[in-house]
Amino acid sequence: MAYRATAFTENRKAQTRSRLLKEATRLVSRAGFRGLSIAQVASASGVATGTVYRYFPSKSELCIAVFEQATQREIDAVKAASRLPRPPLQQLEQAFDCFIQRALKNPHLAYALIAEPVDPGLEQTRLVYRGRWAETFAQLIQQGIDQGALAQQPAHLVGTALVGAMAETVIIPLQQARHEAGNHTPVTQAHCRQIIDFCRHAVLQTEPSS
Amino acid sequence: MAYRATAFTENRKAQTRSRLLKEATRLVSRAGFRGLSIAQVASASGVATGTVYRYFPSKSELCIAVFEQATQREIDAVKAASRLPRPPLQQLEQAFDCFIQRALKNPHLAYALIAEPVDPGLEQTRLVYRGRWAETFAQLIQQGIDQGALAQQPAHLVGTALVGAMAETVIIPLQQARHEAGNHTPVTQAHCRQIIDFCRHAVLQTEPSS
DNA sequence: CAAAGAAATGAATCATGGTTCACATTATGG
DNA sequence: CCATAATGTGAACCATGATTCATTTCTTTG
Repeated sequence: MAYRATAFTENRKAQTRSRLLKEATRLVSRAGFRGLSIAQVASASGVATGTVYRYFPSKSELCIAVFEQATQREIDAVKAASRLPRPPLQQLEQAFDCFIQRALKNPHLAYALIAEPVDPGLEQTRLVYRGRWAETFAQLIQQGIDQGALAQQPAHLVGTALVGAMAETVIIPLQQARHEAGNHTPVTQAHCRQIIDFCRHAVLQTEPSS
Repeated sequence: MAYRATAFTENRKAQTRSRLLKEATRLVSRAGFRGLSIAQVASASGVATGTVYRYFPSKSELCIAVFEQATQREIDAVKAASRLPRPPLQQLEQAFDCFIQRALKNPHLAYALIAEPVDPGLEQTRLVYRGRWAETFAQLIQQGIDQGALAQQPAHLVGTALVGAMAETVIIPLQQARHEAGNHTPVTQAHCRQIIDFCRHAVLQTEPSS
């Protein structure tokens, strides 16, 4: 018996892996998945290109890892923001607001996670997480229904629709801004207010669905 | 003066161009923009690859032309469907329904036009047309407001949100189905009904926005 | 320290598919 | 029919960037 990875080595490997992931995420936040090259990740992390392949079997897998980590972080943040002890409708608004505000904080990452064209492997993963986003909002809606604060409605579908609505109204304008001059945010707080109003009205449907 | 294009030649050129466009659109309807190669377009149209470049300066431009033609066709159809002399709310519902039904008829094309990852040049064009989609619905909403059938609301933003909501609830499930077994449509008419209900409720907001 | 197993290296390789271009073919007008 | 100009051809070219792998360096243990 001449070699067996020791705790120190295992730890170092874990550190390298998370450094790769962190630098890759940083690159994606700057230039999207499109701007992610193995060579860049390697040099930003202080390793050789070949080394990246010791930790991720392919670029696609690396992208997926970046995506999953970053998206899960967003979902967790939104869930945490809506967990405060409030009436269901206010919890929902907290969730909308958190989603939007975080997207504004890191618009490039938001675009990359939700809308940027990506390779098919990642697109499939994104599909899974779109479902999780919808489910996140659907749970809050369902609670509202159960507690009588919201009218009966198909919670999952409405959650899905709201995710789409927020993506379209928040992410797209941010993306447009990137192509135009200046770095000003075209999504003002007033705009955010309107988006949240839209979402509130959408779940506050009063008329029965005939 | 030894040569000047005659009407006959001009006509033949126009025919070739539209054949290229048509075959390219057919390929996109089958396999998305990802499945569009110059070589395939050429052979499907009965010309050599180089010939394609006599009509379109690059693949990107060809994709853009396909996209613009197909999307404009969709927008025109939705506008036509909503032009019937009806109360504003019913006109809107006609528009929603037309959008959804046409997407179901040609799910691959719908996905390609609205959600498929595409190259940056096309993505930019898509951004422009997303605005046109939003504007299409916004006009109907504004009419409803002007006629007192709908509450005061930011028509353009609501139009944008509805486009996002429909895209997310219709296109995404269709796309998921592609990855799974079977070719059955996971979007039933009942599902469509719910989507339209959601959209109606969203514009029928009764509560003033505080 | 020596042996042996892991891990790191990074230049060379490879795959893909858009794009070019020298040449062939066809259309026009005298 | 000839000269001229435009269009068609498709095999060769090229750019990009992921991936590989022979070699080197580092870790572990006896």
